[in-house]
Amino acid sequence: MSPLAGHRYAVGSMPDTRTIQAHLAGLIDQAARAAVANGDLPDVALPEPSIDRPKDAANGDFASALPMRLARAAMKPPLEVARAIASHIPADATIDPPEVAPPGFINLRLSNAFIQEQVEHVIREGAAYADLGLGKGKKAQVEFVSANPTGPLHVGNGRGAAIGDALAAVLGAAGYEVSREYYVNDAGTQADTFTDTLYARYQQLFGRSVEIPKDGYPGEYMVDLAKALRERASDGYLRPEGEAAPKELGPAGIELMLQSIRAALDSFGVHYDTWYSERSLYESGGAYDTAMRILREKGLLADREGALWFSSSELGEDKDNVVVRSDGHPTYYASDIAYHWDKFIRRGYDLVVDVWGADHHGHVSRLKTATGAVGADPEALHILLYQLVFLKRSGEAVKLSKRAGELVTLSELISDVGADAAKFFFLLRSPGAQMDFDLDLAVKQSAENPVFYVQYAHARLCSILERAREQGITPDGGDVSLLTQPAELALVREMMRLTDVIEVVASSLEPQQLPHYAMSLANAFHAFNDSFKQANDPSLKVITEDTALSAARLRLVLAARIALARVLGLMGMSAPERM
RNA sequence: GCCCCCGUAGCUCAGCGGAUAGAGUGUCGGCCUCCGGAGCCGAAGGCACAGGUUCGAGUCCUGUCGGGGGUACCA
Repeated sequence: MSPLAGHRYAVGSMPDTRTIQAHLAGLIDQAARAAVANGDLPDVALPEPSIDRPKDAANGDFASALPMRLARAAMKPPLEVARAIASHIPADATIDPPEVAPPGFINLRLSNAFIQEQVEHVIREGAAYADLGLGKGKKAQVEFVSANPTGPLHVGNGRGAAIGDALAAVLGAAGYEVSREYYVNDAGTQADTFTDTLYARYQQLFGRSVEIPKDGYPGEYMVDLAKALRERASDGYLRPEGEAAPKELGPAGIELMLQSIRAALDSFGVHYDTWYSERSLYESGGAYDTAMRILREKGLLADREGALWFSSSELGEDKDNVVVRSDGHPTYYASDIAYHWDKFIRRGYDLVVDVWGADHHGHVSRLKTATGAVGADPEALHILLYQLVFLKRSGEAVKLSKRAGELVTLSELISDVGADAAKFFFLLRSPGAQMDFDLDLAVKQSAENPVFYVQYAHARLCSILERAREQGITPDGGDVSLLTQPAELALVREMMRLTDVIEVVASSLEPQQLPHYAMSLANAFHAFNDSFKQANDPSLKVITEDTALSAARLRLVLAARIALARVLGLMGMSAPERM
């Protein structure tokens, strides 16, 4: 993000879309120094010049507010400071002559030559267009969904899936070596409760009058699961009445549940590199043993009231927390400490993103503290909380709860509104904002979801290229300097923004800019394409009798397709060639 | 009680200290004999409230009100 102050480019080697802002910041910085040296400005401390994008295109492509920040120290009106700096901006091939505007902006407009050159840049980069080097040489992991395998994924999990998958893709584009991980909670109390419920349902199938546990899972899917096990093993899991469930029942049930979770994510287009078993943390000499040993050696574990406590209050937490319950079972917290030791220390990730539902909020601070205590850098752990999804059916609130047994599954959502539309819908909202999800409305809106607007633009770009090919015209050899129409240049400008978007998303870890940008890019294309139509002039089309101009415009179409396909890909959506 | 997130257009949401606060959808009005109208252009309509910081606040700080979450030897 930091501008390369004083960065120079040799003649003939223009900066590309990745570095134009740094280049412009360098020009401003250089000009400000020259103004000081020349006596046009008093010798004041110069902050790093920031480069903004004006909201209104009339104010140029980029602007600097530096004069307003210098005005007080320089004891001059901001507009005068702006003029002083602007007059020292050197002639540069990337920009037209700068302008100053009240109350004290320096406005910069990109030259047509520079903009045209970006079309070649995009085509050259191809599928890697807008890749950044931010995370070069660094390993990142995004862990998301990680829902307990005690029930099917619900709509809320879908939000986590869409967010996590898009973040992983963007981090990859930003240069990180990225791994997607699902943490399988196959140990602990909820797994036990799951087993107890499953065994009760299983016994019921054989005519025994057994109740499911009071804190068990009442959902109908548990009956289906029991039936599946009966089909597979007949009465093989049955034990004499009154006895506990056989050891193999739990894992068998969890495996079945995981299969359905995997299938749902698969149909959502989300694929993982690693499915990490919580139980594996407890192998002898494994992550759990190691992490607890580290805490013990640091004197951070204390036996009290029959349980083992992590002395987190010594590290600034509100209170101590139990890591091993008085019944001898480790808590979820203990698992997570071991798991994060494993992520950072054993596997060596430089950046870890945990995508959690906001109901885990209370766990954030103490996990960061514990992560530091086992020897990792808590700053490298980013916990992204997404607010819960409030389900509605025709205005009526539906609470998401596996335990209540009432839920709307991700699979149902996918078959009702489609994976691409659902993802787009989830990604549009910032993770921190609660969202209402009216299922009836979603089904109705799926046909007019903005995702189709974006995909439609891609399909049209493809069909223009196809139509040209049929007429024997290709983008090859097109001269981009022929692209001078406002709508053409506007489309390139929009394509150039993708690098900004990736940088912002990768550093903020909030993906909502992706769908907004995608709509904006699609709109720039539609406006470009329609401008020819509205003009009702046959020379104003992509494919015209002027083959040189046609080839140039086809290069633009090709580049636009590349950019649009890229952003669709980052969101985990398909880029259809026809619809 | 204490802690955290969120209150922006009729509805669903962007906006991350800069110029006249944007988009989708909905409403109203225009535009194509078109390389795909699942399109383009325009209009109406809004920062919960009260202070503060700043040259500049939807954005940062404090408080009030409203919605949600957390505050377990559940996860």
